[in-house]
Amino acid sequence: MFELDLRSGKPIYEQIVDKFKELIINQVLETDEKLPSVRELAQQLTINPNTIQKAYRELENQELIYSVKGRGSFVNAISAQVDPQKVKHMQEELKKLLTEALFVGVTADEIRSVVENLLQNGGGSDA
Amino acid sequence: MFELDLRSGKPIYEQIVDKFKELIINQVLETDEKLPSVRELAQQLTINPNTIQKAYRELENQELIYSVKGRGSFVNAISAQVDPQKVKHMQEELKKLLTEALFVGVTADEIRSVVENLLQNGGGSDA
DNA sequence: TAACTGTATTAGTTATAATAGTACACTTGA
DNA sequence: TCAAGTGTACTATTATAACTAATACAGTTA
Repeated sequence: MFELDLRSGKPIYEQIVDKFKELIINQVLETDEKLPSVRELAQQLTINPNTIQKAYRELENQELIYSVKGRGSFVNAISAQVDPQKVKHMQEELKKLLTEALFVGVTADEIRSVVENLLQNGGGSDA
Repeated sequence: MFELDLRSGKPIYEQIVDKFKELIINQVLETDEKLPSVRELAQQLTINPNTIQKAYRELENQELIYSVKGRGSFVNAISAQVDPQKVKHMQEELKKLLTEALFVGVTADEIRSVVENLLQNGGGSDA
């Protein structure tokens, strides 16, 4: 399904969370699509099932997936409700990142280009 | 100088790095301006001097400050040279963040507004 | 020279990440 | 019904990282 970097220093469970987050946000995984079981994915990645469980729990906390005992874990529907707190947080993150981007030399035009590309594609599928 | 959140889970030295990074990028601290000494800041924040040292070392690695034995630590000049690797990295980060922003419900217009605000102010001073 | 600066080293404590093994409750399909 | 697969919970153990602490050394400045 994907690869892990065991030497990156980044916790394995975080890497798993990030991968799924990316797949879900980009709608590579569709709503109600089943994720690999805890044990199955653990075997594939040759890591401990508890590590997968921790990742799935985190994804559930972020409301990206839902889990049903005995059945499995599934991709959540994209929330129709906008969380004002999340929105505000993202705006602040955006400001920070844009400021830093300008600092390291990304030009205003490059930024506009990146932004318009994404906005016109509606944020769907591949980057 | 600023406050720490000792319960945030985020390492103290990272918080310090982030604060200074913000101050430097936003040019609140000017080129060659002196940072508080390791011991002084440690006393102000009532934490260990080694933690400050770790933060300063990290800032030096990121080329945001330079340190001179016996004199102190100072804000680096903004690099005139553009690092293509950093630029590419920032563009990718920007894509990721924008995709996530759209996902949580930040509208395209809000994004454009945030972007234009920053671009027109040249990324200077306060957010 | 005294007082300040950054830097280095060693040690110890605490918290987190990850592994390992086991157990329980639920769902599904043969 | 029941076996196999599912999520979940718990305890224990090891390894690593973060942080504190104390001390020492080297350079700068007035």
